[in-house]
Amino acid sequence: MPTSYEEKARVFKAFCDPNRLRILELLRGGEKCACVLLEQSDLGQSGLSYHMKILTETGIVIGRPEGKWTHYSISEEGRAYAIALLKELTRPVEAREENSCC
Amino acid sequence: MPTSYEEKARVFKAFCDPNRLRILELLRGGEKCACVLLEQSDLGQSGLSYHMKILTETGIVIGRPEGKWTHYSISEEGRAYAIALLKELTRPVEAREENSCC
DNA sequence: ACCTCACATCAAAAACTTTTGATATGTTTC
DNA sequence: GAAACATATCAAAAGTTTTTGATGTGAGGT
Repeated sequence: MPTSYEEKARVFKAFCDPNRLRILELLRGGEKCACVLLEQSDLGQSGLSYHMKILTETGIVIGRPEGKWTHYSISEEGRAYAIALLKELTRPVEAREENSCC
Repeated sequence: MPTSYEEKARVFKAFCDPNRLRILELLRGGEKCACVLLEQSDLGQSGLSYHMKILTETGIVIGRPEGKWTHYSISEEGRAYAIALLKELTRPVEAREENSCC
């Protein structure tokens, strides 16, 4: 688990942009080449590249370069990690004393 | 499940800011009054109010007004919903054909 | 009724993210 | 090696979110 709130927040940045959710939906069907994502999203080439960078840096998506092309897919590990982190961040903990100031 | 990518993205906005993660951590220990959150976060009064609005609008946190005060807590329903949505957005689907253009 | 307190709202500024078009890098094909 | 292509990077502009301080609103106490 990352230690700082900034690091944890970064993981969820992957999911808070509609273009990235569209890309993830395309990738749910299996590995896709950037050219397919470009065709099937509303993004231009450099815009796609920008979003793919965010998705891969957060570990949700894996990029597999192969010659001229890059193939992208959802990382099962990254997925499991984000789900575990979300659970962790919202899981109730045993309160030692109910903090009722008011 | 919300229908548009914008609506889905909004849910994860709750988790992509360090101040909001700090607030969620405080709320994991149980319901807290805004005054406690104010004390234990780096926010000013209006900043806290801004973030609490985002957290309650996404359904992750519930605000319970009681006279002058508002008590906040993590919504077990909102939590379950966000987790389910994250799973859904990243779950592999049966690919009818592997889209291998390149 | 008036004062005080908790919280919400507002508007402007600051900070950050995304888009866009241009240019760079690296790979394949001739 | 030159051309053609895929992707990355860059810098500026556009858009969005967050912070800040001031003011509004509604509850409770006197």
